[in-house]
Amino acid sequence: VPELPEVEIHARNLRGWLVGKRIAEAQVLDPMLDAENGGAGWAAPVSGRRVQAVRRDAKYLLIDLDEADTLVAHLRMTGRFRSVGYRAAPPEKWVRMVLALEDGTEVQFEDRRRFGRVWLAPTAAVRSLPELAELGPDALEAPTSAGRLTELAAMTSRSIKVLLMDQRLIGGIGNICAAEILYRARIAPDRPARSLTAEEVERIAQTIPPYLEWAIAVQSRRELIYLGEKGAENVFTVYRREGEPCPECATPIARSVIAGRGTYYCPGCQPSRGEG
DNA sequence: CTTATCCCCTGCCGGC
DNA sequence: TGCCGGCAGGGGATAA
Repeated sequence: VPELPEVEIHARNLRGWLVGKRIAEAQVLDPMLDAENGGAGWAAPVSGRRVQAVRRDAKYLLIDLDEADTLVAHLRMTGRFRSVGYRAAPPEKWVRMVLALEDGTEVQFEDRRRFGRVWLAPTAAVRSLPELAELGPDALEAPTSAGRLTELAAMTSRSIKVLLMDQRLIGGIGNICAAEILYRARIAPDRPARSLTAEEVERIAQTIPPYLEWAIAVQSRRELIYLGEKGAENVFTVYRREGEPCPECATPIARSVIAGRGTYYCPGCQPSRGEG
């Protein structure tokens, strides 16, 4: 689920669970959690620390600890943080990391596909880490203006959808957000970014923050569940709705592949060429 | 430098 | 029921 809205929800939840609390013990159950640094030797050093703040930058979660260190986390495709009451039983199958708090609760990181990452870095150096150094402005905290979006579009031959998902240009928009934003702005995802008119770029820029706020509000109502999981409900308008009628014009929602990613859109509302 | 493709890993779902 | 291909809300490495 990890796109800006879901990561923002995680940040808010984690604040309630962690800020001001002391981590009695950190356990890394899967070395792949920090594969790039050789398997997470940070469990012991983190134990005993107190959590001071939780921040979000694009799709990254930053858990600030005392002694000037920060746990940096990325959920990738299937990562998820959960708060559970104290259990003597061993953690469930997909739990990769546990923060046992001194109040007896646990914050667990679970991740079916094991792409997610959590590692420790000095707080002052977080923004200059290779993973974060080139991140573009956060799509929610520092919205992209129509003017800047026009400049970005002029610099590339790629499609508007690929541009929106480029984390070096705009931080936080992923495959679902891109599809939903372009549907609401009535722009075909395969349109070359450079071909958009000023009015079309304006429409996209003005759609992004409200869409993100809407997605945060809608998905905050219940525990975060990935599409495809038991109990999941598709709250999106076009994403994974191939063949269903567009709520605006009843044209069946179509699916294509752009840059290797499934792309959903309404051929009626989002004509591929010309104005529409 | 830009852009496209492949790959990491595991699970689920539909078709045969 | 079992096997198999396709698909999956990420991004990094590599190739062209």
